[in-house]
Amino acid sequence: MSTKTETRKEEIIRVAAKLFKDKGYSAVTMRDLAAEMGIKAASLYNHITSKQTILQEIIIAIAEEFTQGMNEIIRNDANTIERLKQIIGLHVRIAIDNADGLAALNSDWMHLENKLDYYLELRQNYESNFLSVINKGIDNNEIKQINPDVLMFSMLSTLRSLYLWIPKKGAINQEELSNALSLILIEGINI
Amino acid sequence: MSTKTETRKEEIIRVAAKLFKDKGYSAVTMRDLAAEMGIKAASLYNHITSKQTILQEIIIAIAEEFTQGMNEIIRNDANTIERLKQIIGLHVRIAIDNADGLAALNSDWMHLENKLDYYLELRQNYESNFLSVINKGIDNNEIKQINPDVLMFSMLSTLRSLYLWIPKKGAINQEELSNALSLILIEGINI
DNA sequence: AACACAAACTAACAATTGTTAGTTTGCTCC
DNA sequence: GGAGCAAACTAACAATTGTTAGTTTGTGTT
Repeated sequence: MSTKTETRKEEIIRVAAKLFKDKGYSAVTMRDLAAEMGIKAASLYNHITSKQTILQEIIIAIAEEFTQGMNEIIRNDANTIERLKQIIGLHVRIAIDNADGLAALNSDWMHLENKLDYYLELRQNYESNFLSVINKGIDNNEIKQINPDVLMFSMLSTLRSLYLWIPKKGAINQEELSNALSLILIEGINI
Repeated sequence: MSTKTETRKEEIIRVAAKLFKDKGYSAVTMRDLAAEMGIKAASLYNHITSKQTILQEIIIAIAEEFTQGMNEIIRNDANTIERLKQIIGLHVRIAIDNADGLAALNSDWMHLENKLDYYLELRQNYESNFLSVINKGIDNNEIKQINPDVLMFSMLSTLRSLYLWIPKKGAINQEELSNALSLILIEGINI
């Protein structure tokens, strides 16, 4: 690890993400979170400012990670199949090192309040880039002529569900999972 | 329609499903639900017995619909590709005629309390049948040699997300969507 | 020994939660 | 016009919610 040791605040956020994953943001109380940390609810507020900002910090960090990853993929000059594989790799990587956070992003983004518009903007941008990769691939005859919306929906559905699946498998090989998914998601559309 | 006109209880459950879809079970209050119905919260209890049973009725009905549909597919003697298409059709059909309920099933099943074990049993059964269809297809050389778990996960992820996608499209042709999905989900694994 | 400071604590708050009890309203049928 | 009944209402409850204020504890530094 290159990061220094976890601060108390980071620890709270990490534990919160785990609880959010199991019961959802709304069903987790500050007393639940405190109990899991082994302290009283009021003590949490020495480190964080509100329940709401915990959710924001979890989700926005991941959303920006996706945005940055997609930007790098768009910026490079790989072909379509290669880019689709990079997108799969991006999702697998993030899902493996922050499955709990991803759960919150997928299930509780609608409770973001302040940061909701910003989140939706990032997501819209991400999907728009994804779609342009697919469209370019179709135009260039690199992939089959398939309804681009349905294709993106199908791929994204699988990739967004990764967090549900990864914890079930023991030590997963990131490379291996990436390849297995590429096979299933891409082989069928490859020309 | 073959069913008689909706009872007040059914109307409450339908409206509840819509609210659950938007905010999640825990975030919807009985006062929210009452307001949407144009009445006071206490009045709801003339028709339903608790918030919890509303959730149960929504989810269990759908889960049993899936169970029954899968049983019919298992019982018939179609080949593997045909059966996979039938499974896709089953999901599309249910998603189209009860998108809101499906949202609750997918997002709020963990709040089922009493009925949680029963739900998990139905789901386990469903997935076990799904997997056996895939495994038989591999054994008989009807589909490619792919990791069966990854394949089922990928297909189920897409099918389970249908409810998110269907409302966006205007009047969707059930047949059409079924076929487009079959193309994407099956063409790649067909031999 | 005194200080500084992070991090825990106790006590309390105002608001919101699901739900119950008992009452009123309005329609239908004799 | 009165009986029956579904479906709304008002009022209230005990519990739980996120959060604040002020205080204590413990550890390391001067």
